[in-house]
Amino acid sequence: MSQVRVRFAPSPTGFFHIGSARTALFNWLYARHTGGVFVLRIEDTDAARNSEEFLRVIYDSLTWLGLNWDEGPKAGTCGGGDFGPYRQSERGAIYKDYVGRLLSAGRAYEKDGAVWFKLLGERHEMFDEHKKKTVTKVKTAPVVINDLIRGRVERAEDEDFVIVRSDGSPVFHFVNVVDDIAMKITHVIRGEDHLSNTSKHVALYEGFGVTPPAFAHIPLILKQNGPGKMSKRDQGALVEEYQRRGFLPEALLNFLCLLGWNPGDDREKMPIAEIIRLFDLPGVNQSNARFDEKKLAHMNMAYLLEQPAVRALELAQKYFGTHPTGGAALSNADYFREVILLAWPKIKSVDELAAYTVYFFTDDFPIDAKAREKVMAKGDPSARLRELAGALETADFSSDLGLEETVKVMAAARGLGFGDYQSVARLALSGTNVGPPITGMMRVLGRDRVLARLRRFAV
RNA sequence: GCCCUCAUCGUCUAUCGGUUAGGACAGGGGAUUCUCAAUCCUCAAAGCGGGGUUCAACUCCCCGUGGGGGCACCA
Repeated sequence: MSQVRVRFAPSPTGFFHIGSARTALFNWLYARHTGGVFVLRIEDTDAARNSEEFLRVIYDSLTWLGLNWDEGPKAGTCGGGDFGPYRQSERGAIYKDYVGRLLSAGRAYEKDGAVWFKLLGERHEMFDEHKKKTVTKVKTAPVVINDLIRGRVERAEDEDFVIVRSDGSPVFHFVNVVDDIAMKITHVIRGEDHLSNTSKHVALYEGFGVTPPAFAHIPLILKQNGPGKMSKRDQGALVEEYQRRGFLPEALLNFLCLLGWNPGDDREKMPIAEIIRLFDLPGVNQSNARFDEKKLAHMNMAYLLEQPAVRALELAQKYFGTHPTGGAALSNADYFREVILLAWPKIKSVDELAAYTVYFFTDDFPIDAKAREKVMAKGDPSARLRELAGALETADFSSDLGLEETVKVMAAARGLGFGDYQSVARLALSGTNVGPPITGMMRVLGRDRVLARLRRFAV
């Protein structure tokens, strides 16, 4: 069999959303699994709704996710190919040519200034109650689609349809099929929302005398709350949002491929190479999947936890680079490094970093009211802070264990334990009752800052 | 309204006629820990309903019901 050619064909009419990303992913996986070609085609025929900004977002998101395209518009190291141009707005001449073929073969005709595709079969007029108008029904032989995921699907078209509008612009169904023919696409992998349209597409292939490609309709992603499929307006629907929040693309990819596909066993977290090896169309589920941000968050954390220090630092720098408090945070590279290494194992996503580490970068950090109330209520917190400050004056701040020893010895001498100092110290040093280990926090903050904050709080 | 499609824990899913119906996320409990996480152990949690087929059905078929999608001179 000849080489697999698949395509991802987004239209830049809005931000790039999670459902599109998964369609792209499944196409990409199939191409990589089979050693085929992944084509990116931009469906920008609707000039009024398209924008260059949204086009940029598509390139950026695909690149960020690592879904590199072999053929398509050039962006970065991706793109090129012998079947261009890959933007539909630049393929007008090709469409004109294909319309001509249909016209001269008697499979299309003009009416009201538009060009219509002509179905084959017995025709009669009738009033359509739903459309509230008289239409010409055509009794056609049903189209049979042997879908790689859903099996045999049968459906009959029963009305001629427009392929070129009266303003001369070709419609989606037409250009989609023409491009798939011209670009020699072998497998059409797309969302189930196109399943009903497929009979129209197959009729078009038949009109051109071309054998249709294999179809594979993947289930849709449903919004996590409420009815219906996920749309661009839904919470967590935009890929660029995850990019901005510092999610790991490999985590998002791993999560996404599990929405509708699985390796056939219990494994969930898998390197992309393994997913490529195992992925195949018959393994894709038939039922829609609901989006679950909690599971995504968990996946992201699992990936975060295993990042080597250099990558953690790189990601943190990138995040703080665009954050308002980034300047203060990044001003001292060594200190920044220590802070990040301390906080990294505790966060679920990179965008928690700023709030989680404020007190490292300013003395003017917020004090959590509830934590304060709780900590200050018992014992004699001010006395504890003064005792702690006294002990730390001569302590060794270079090691967590050394600091722990110092506090324990001092506490024991008073018949107390580490715990009696821990929470009040944490509040004084960070303003909260949660955070990294207190000894590590003290080591990184350093003696001067620690003593100042303990005494400031000990009033 | 018509057409297409889907159906296992709250959610994502395994099972391709014979299992104590398994795993993961979320939730409960516990262990550990200097807090919170993480980690480990543990508990609770599912075959939509009704008919068939079969020695045997979550699994195959039909009918309901429910969900999703499509029915444009949008893509």
